[in-house]
Amino acid sequence: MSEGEFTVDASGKQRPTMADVAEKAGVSRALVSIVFRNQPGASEETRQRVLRVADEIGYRPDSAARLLARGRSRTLGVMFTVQQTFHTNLIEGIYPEAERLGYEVLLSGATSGRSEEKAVEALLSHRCEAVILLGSFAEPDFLDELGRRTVAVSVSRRVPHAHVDFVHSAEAKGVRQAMDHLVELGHRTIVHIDGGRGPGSAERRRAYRAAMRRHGLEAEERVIPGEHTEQSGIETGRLLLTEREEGRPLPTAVLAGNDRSAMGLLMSLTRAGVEVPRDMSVVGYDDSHLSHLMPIGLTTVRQDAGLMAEHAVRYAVERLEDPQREPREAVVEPKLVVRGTSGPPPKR
Amino acid sequence: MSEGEFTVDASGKQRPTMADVAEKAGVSRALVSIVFRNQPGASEETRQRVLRVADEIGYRPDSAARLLARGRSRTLGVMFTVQQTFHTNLIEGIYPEAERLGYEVLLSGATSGRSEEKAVEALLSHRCEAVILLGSFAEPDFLDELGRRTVAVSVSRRVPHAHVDFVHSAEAKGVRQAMDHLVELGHRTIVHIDGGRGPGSAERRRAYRAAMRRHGLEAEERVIPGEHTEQSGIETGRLLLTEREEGRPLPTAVLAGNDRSAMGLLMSLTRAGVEVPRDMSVVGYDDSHLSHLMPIGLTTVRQDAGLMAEHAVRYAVERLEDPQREPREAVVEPKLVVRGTSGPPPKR
DNA sequence: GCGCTCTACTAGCGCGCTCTAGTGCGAGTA
DNA sequence: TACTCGCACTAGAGCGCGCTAGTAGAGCGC
Repeated sequence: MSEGEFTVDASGKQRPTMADVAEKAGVSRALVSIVFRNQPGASEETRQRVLRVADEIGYRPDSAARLLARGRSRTLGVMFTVQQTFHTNLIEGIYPEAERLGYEVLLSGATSGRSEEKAVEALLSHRCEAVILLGSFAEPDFLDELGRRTVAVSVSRRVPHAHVDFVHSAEAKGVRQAMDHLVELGHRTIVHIDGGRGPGSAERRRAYRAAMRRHGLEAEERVIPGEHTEQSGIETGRLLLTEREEGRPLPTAVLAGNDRSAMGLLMSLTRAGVEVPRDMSVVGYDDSHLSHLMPIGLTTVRQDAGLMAEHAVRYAVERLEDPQREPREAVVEPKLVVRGTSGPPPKR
Repeated sequence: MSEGEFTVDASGKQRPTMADVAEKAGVSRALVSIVFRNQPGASEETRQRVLRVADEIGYRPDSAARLLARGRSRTLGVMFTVQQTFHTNLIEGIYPEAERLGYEVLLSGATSGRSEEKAVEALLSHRCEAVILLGSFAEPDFLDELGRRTVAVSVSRRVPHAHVDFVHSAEAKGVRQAMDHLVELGHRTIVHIDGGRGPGSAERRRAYRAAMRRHGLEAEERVIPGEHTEQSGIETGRLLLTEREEGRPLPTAVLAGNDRSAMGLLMSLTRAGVEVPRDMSVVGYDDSHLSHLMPIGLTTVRQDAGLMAEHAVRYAVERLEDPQREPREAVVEPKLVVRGTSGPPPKR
């Protein structure tokens, strides 16, 4: 490859174009285009030759030019929060489903210094046809406006009346399963650490209260305010231990707002000599990779990230391909995963 | 906004173009372009009017068309492994630095079903001018070829002789600090759980051996093969406990391959009644958010993700802007963070 | 009056691709 | 022979923008 044979880009590297391939293969530019779009209209022989030549000179279709010409980008934008492990599970599911439906995926991360709005802006200027928001914290108005401007799907966060598809898991069912499990084991004093204004935590809190009442345990109902962080679990642990010293017995079971909170709780209890599940049962929520951190495994409620991702992509694509369609809501069934941190309550 | 006023995209939504703005503002398309590129050549009055009109009709520059016309995309591609918490720390640092230098960032994740090669391919076809690979596992040949085709920076993974910039932390120094800390506390039987073929683990292993020898402890040298996962730490814990039952005393300190491994170890030890740091000290590596999971905090070696990200972006940009420039290597100083899991060895 | 410069703006080509509307040609049919 | 038909292929417009080369007009000195 001699200097100047192909277009030279900013870095001084060569970037061959379709015209280069066409010339070298002795065909027209249009034919190369046909081959690369896998469309009928080229003989098998020519097809092979074009592909071979393209590979030789390192040709790679330019998606910017492609989408400009095509009018459609066939690209889904995904806004996620860097740091959230559950989002990465979702992303893992989004890629294959998008590919299956013939769409590309563009990721844009929100960080402490880069707001959700900015991340979404970047996606839109890259001509994403639809935007998938993972666990958005944005204002309802922002979501609604975005949803009217383009096709948008919100995962985990539900905002009534916003013109957006929703995909979330049936928080209430997950909590109910966990609570039934604990009650069946014989627990009565079951405490809930909630998740503040985190996605889904209001629903979980409500479901906890409902379950306690359904089992006739309204007298034992207790919600400890928290967050979806390890720190929150640690603090709750300290609180419960302090109370024990003051004479109030430990609850026999705790339903944490999520796995991170459960892990924090476990750490502080274990260190104080409280053995789980002998002295106390702990149930998490999410089935994140933290669940495997305990040698005995964390009993938790699994949200099927793969399925949620699939729904999100499908909803986006279906709305793109039928603009008349109204936004929908998908509720994915969560599933209790019983591992080692739950067992019968201690005998008194 | 009546139907058909602007171009209509696949979803049936309107997508105004520069021409729409120009017409409505009563100026030429070129002038709108000038305004949006923030270039001299427009009066303040016109500038304001153009911006107002653009905002009104919801105009948003199309980055595909822009980069096609500009010839340069001013975009950095970042390949990362979904699930790796350290990568998300790096991404947080990449965004602001890229913005400061006037570059956009495109993320592409490698997952179990989406290889690094595929992720990089996607970046290149989006015309990224440079590619930043976070903790790549790719073959040296792949890296080298990529580096010759475009500007590439490898973070955390060092491949000698590949035509690529490297940014990594001084593993040896980090390990040495941790080892000196332990030896100063009085430890002699210090075991290392290594990280298999994970990024940096070969260097850490070597540095551990060197430190043991430097302190005259070659007789106590012991490397337990592992991985950079919680599971690996848990298994090591089991191994050590089994050995204790067989009469071999526990080592007084363990240097884990990374934080995840350290956390797994801590969990299995704590559950078996081994108190940290009274009975054994544990030191991690990375200072990931896991370090806060222990109520007492994990003693660990911090890799400065922000600084590493900054270097990676700067190297990429500087090579883009001066193609003559040869790839460089940045070594970032790690720093021991002493928290609660390290202390003097038990008295015998 | 002339040429000159400076500011504010415009005309129009081209980036690399897709896609519609063709052309040329050999085989099949009347 | 004249015609259609289908296949393999091509010409060329246009996607939304950036950018170079240009123009028109105001202001200035001489």
